[in-house]
Amino acid sequence: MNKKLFSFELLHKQESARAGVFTTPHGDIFTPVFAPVGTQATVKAVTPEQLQQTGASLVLANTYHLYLRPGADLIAEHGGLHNFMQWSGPMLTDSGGFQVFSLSAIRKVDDEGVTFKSHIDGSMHRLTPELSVAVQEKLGADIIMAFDECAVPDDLEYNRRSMARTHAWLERCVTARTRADQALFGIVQGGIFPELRRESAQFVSSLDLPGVAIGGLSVGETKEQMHDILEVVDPLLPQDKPRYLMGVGSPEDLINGVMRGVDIFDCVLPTRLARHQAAFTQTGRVNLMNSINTRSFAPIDEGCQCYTCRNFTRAYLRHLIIAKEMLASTLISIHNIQFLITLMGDARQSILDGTFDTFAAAFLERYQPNHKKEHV
RNA sequence: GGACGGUUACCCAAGUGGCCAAAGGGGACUGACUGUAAAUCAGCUGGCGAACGCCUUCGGAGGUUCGAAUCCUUCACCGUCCA
Repeated sequence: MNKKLFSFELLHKQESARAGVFTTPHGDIFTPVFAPVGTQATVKAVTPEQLQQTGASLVLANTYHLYLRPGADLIAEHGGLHNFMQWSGPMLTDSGGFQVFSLSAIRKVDDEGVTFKSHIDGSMHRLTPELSVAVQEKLGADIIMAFDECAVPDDLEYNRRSMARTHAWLERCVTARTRADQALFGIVQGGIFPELRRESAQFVSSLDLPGVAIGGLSVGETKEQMHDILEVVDPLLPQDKPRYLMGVGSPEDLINGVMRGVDIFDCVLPTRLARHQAAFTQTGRVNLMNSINTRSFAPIDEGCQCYTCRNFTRAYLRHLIIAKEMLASTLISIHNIQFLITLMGDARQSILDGTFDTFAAAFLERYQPNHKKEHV
């Protein structure tokens, strides 16, 4: 590990909440941070320029999808992922581990690796820790993830075996890697079981990697279980390394995560919800296609500084939705991404100011996850 | 003037005696979405009701029948053809 290329500085802590800066070859990541997901080398519906304007720093892409199409060699020939998709900021590639979980109907896991049936053309493929690392080295993101198994969270025996396998795979990933300009993050697993999570957190921490991820959450367990696991893991993870909670999430989950020591989040939620006509506001989520917005000449969220809210009304967005115009997806994606990025930026500032507890309490108080009330 | 064919819910469109408050589309409306097989999926769409159910509907009016969107008569309108 080249310490000059990657470094994490913890600037301030308020109880478990942390404000820091993670330095990568493609720029600094100010934490806590939300990272938009661009699985197929694109954050759906937005251009890199638009993405940059939301304040995004770190962006994700997925090894499994890009390995299948267009192939890692092509992207390597193209000068790597940054050049390919024209994102000049920090990037992270997921290892394909999540697909081991989400494509459960068409895969088989063993200790060596995973055999997949491609969702694109039905062809068979085998992914191993070594291949995942090799592919991620060709893709060339700043942060690469260990190849793990994200198990169904509530089966103790399965999680015990799966966790052991994930640990073994992590050691193989460490051995397999060859590039010094990429930071490999290990992943803590263990389902909803505190004793497994403790063991996993200690094992992953012991390898002295540049960052640690917490996987296997927000996959069906309750919010309380997720919070409990974060609290179990928090004191066991190194203070001087960034912690990345994979696949999370909603605005309230982000705040609850920061409160429990998480620095980095990623999630498809803002962009998926946007394509499905839902938007975040300070008081909860709204479905913009609802008829109540027909004559709403207000922005999605009063006070939001995003491009969409500065320029367009709910009435216009609803019109685009009803008319099935693709600009709706773009504009709402811009808003939702900027909402989460701003939320994390505000949380960061409050940690630096020492006011995170009141900031978090106020947000959780006003933000209703499944709100039913009207918004004008 | 005559001969056929047609008129079904917001729209299109099945349905030719009871299993029809009425298939299927579309549209409208509502909900879900957390390391993206997702510009997707689900529900709902005569009224009242939580539900059993009750009430009102298949161009209008009248009739046959235990029972009619469905059969008969007539009127209106639309289409095609013949004068």
